[in-house]
Amino acid sequence: MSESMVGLKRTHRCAELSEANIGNTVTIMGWVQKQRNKGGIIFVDVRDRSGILQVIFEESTCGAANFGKAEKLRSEFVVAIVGTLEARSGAENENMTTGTIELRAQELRVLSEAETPPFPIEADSKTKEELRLKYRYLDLRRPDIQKNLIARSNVSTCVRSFLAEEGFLEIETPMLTKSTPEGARDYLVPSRIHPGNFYALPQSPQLFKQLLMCSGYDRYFQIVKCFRDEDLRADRQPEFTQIDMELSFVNVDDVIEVNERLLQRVFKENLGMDLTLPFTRMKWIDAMSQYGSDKPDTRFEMKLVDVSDVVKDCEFSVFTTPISEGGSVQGINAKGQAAMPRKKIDALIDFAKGYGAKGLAYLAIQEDGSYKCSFSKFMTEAELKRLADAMQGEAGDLLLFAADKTKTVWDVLGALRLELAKKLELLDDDQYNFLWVTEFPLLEYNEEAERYVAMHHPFTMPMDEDLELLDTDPGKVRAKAYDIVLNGTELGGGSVRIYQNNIQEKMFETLGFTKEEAYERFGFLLNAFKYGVPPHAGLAYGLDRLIMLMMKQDNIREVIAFPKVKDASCLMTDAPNVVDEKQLDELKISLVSEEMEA
RNA sequence: GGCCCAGUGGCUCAGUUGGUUAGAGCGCCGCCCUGUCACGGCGGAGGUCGUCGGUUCGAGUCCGAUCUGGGUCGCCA
Repeated sequence: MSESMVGLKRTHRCAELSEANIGNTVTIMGWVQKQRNKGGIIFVDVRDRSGILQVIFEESTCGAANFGKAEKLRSEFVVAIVGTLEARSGAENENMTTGTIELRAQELRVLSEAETPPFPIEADSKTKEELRLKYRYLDLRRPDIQKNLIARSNVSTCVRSFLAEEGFLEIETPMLTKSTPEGARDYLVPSRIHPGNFYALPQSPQLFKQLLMCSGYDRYFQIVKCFRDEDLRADRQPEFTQIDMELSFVNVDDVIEVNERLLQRVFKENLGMDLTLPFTRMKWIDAMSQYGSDKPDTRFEMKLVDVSDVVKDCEFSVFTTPISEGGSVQGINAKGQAAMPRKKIDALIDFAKGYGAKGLAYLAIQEDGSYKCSFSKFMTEAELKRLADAMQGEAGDLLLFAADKTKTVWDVLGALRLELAKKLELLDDDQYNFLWVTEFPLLEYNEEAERYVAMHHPFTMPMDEDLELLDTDPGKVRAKAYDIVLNGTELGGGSVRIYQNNIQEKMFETLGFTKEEAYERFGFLLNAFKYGVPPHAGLAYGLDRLIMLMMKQDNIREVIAFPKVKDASCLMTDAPNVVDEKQLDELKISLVSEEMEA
């Protein structure tokens, strides 16, 4: 049965009512959370996005017909209720915000009935995610998801108003654009009018925002969907949202300054938190050598220590061989973990192998000061002591070492450090450690392509003092690039862009592009630069990640209304899916059967 | 593509070294109840143990494959 709402108008959301409204006649509309029938009196909890309000039905005040309808209410029925707001005459419920009031119903309309949902609609759901995502429209009714999406909306509004105050213009850029094979894999969209040709969905509005700078819109921003056809992770979806910005006539410090104030405003208005400015800045090389990561979690120490010098003359070839080949031996000190059982250490070694380590060496300093050590037969007691001292090892500490190419050592110990912090519960959930990582390498040698590739993108400005290294030692050139890191997560990144043609050409040359290839791909940008281009720089945040961290979630699906699962499909809509033969014909696309492929 | 974890009524889980008719809580259905809010009382329905194959007298349990979901490495300028 489905009744009309004609003649009724909602006056309040459920939890917007308070003791101030006592005595008012109000109309609420929402979902039945729970019906408790005591016989002559029926309590109904009604839920909407604001929260829950208890409604009370007694035949003497609502009449026999309404009482009869109330008896038949089940969870998730949609109802409209007119009644008088009262102070509770029975027990109050201190666990709910509306626990001191209740609505005495006079009229009830059942706007729609509901089947029993496949899982309970309640906070702190323990339901498997697979089921939640299949019935996402039900999952989204749950208060904790609603809280996340409401926070997301509030943060977006806050960002918009801050940036507007700072003179930024919100300008939209195309979703159907041109594929740029550098970088992530593009999602392609076939063109009907140009058979055989494809648009690409943007990985980011990078080139368009630079063009907007050329066009004089000297401060731009956009909260914008971006697309990357790569494998998913807890913090990676194929479509995600960026807070994207670009500024003209600025340097690194200008970008950082306005963004620190943006984050300060967002955290103050949405979490009531005061962030202290300025944030710490750390050079890339320091982040890597101290934390083994370009996005260090600075909520705990356990820094990497390079002990190559200490062990280079010992008899342990596991240590000395990598050193002689240009690598290093480094360690971390797990304070107070000397008693860690062998089984757990072995698990750590397996973990390290997953990051490319051949193994891990360990040295436990027992409470009596003696050593339990995986390589003690290769070293003298004095050498071990020197090593322990270099690690600032004290009785009770567990020292873990990796020896390899320095890049591998960083990867292994950087990951191990985080793993230990999780296992040892060193991470404070309430602490928000912002960090700028600066002076990234401009280029990275790609073994597969046998050439240098841009670490950020090909329009990133080299640091002035490193410019001449572009010819002699490209791997050493540092970029005017910066990442904003929060608790070990890369929240965003950006750079000062190249605006001089000669540097841009040099950059393409270093990347192995001919001039023709460069123009083929990015000609519209290079041409635009011929007509007067301002120095400019920008930054983009992952909005999903920002909200995830603010709401203390451990994956971004919890802050996205309709996310995709690990294989990039949608469990609710079943996308992607096959299309009609007719649609393919129009696009002049034919599919290769698997037999033909083989 | 690799590695790891999970899959048992609608939901969340238990299920011993392989051994009778696979259990619990919640939910659901029926009846009762005028102050409940994790409402309560009485009664009831509901499961080919993800799927396929194998070992065995006998498989939820052991083995192999596979599917689904999650985490991660590669990948993500």
